[in-house]
Amino acid sequence: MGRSPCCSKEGLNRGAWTALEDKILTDYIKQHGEGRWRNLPKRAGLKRCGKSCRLRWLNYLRPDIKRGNISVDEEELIIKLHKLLGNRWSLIAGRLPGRTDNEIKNYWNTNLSKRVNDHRQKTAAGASKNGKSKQVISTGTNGSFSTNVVRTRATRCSQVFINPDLCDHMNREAKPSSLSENRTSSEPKQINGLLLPVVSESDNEGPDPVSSDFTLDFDVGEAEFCLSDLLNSDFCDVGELDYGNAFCSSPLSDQTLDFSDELLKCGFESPVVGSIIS
DNA sequence: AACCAACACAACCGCTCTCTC
DNA sequence: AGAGAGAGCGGTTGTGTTGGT
Repeated sequence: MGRSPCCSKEGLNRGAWTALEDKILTDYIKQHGEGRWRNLPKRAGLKRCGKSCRLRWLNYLRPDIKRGNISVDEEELIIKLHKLLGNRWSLIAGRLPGRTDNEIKNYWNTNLSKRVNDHRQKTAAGASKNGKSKQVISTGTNGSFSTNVVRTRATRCSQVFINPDLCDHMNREAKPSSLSENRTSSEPKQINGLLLPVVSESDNEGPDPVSSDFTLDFDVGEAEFCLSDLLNSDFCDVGELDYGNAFCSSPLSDQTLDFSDELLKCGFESPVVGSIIS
């Protein structure tokens, strides 16, 4: 698949956006909606690359952008999510309403990575003092370190395939209600604090005759679960922020990785993982 | 007041993936 | 099936601001 430049860069403005450009872009998008970024500059009369327009809109001009300092709660959530997801900024941003991936990435790089690293070093020093075995932690660029995180491509997820065996397993895990008992209910099912997508009757009626798998519609909006529930759930206990032991202390790290790998292998995409991915 | 380093954040770049034809 | 367009993502860079000397 060949890669073509997103646009001819000749004669285009670069660098900081002017108020006028912002206004033109905002007005155009209000009138015509988002999308078709490549053609947008020409149609709107902007001397900008379509990519640049998209970025400007998404990171700065969107009306739902929350500006201002990142709160302590948000910061805590970012740390937890980073521990869970790694540098999946868009996924992290998706759980922080009004925040953009760029903003979170910048905030992490300038504030949190340093703080977390300091904390990690302190903890590591303490651990070695106590004669604990050392964990080898790979260090990435800008001093960040890698953890066992869910490495998935962030893609739109409108459907999930669920292996009935796995589903049954999850049902058994669910207490006190189970999915199978309430398939026709319109209420999302909660397992360990996670909201699972609703399975409609039509879904039950028409499983693929060839495959034993079935598909259920998975509307991210409807199946939205509260991340703090996820983070505080037994399923993935990443409540503690001890990055010093991030490699081994969190049950989530290993479990999630194994879980997701397993799921990918058998064609299952977890509602949990799926909704994070989306 | 001038200089410089560190910081913060907007913007850019290259790559990958999905969708459509 | 394959190619190209469109879009999204994460890493990096550029630049304005702030604080220290």
